[in-house]
Amino acid sequence: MAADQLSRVLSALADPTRRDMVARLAVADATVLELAQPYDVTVQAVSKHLKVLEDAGLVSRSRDAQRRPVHLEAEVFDLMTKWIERYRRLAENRYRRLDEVLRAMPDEVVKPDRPDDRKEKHDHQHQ
Amino acid sequence: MAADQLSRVLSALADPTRRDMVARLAVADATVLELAQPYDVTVQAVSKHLKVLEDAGLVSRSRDAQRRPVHLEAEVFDLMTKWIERYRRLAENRYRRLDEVLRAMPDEVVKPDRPDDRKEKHDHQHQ
DNA sequence: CGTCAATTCAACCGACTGGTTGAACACGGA
DNA sequence: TCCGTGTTCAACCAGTCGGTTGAATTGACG
Repeated sequence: MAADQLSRVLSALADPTRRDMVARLAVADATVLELAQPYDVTVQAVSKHLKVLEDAGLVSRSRDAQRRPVHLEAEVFDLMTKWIERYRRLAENRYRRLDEVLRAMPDEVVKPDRPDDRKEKHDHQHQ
Repeated sequence: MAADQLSRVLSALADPTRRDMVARLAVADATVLELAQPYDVTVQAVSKHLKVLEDAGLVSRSRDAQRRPVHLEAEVFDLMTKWIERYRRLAENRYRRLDEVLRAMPDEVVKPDRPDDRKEKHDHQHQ
């Protein structure tokens, strides 16, 4: 489940603690211990959170002796931005567009909108 | 858990099926049955998905006889966009900034970077 | 070498999730 | 009024998630 990258990114950021970590990592790299400091959970829990962020491609870890500084990867944010922008714009345009269409056409043409190409369960992965 | 709106929105969109529903709703409103058509799950499952999207404020339902047309709410997308944009920019700027700093200063000044103000567990809710 | 600090691995636990089936509810139409 | 269609409610199940504790790993340093 949640196999694709976008799903992993969104799921990773759905957790407030992880979002806060990202916020702090946007300011400066940090080690696991440093990141764990403010939270009322064990270091192991934070380590797990970091694994989730890393699997999503949101952070990377380098090696500095026994420390593993965590670094935020900004590029992945574009994945989200693209997806969001696409459908936000569509939804906003539709507002106007559909209003016009409804005014111009009889219901039968507009409403059904769901022909037989939906019958055979298609891939439905809009990218 | 995931109490706040942003968490609910991200968590809702972390599911590919729900993301696909949103994509289709960006094109046109639809009923539960219509939405369920392409997927290989029961109508009840789709109804649950819609509840998640509704709780996140991503869709709304009106009443049309026994049908409950689902409508995409575009405004909520801004919540995400704002959060993402903030930290994306920060992370990108830091790239340049830190590079300069590292070039200009000896390691000892740059590295420690984490004074005692992290000791007392602060609120850490960056908004 | 032995020790200490930072991190991760492993096993476990309770809560939530996405799915199911089956029953109930809400309306419009014959 | 009864029937059919669309939708939701309820209970259940398997798997995932965020958290724990305890042990193992890794590498610097005396």
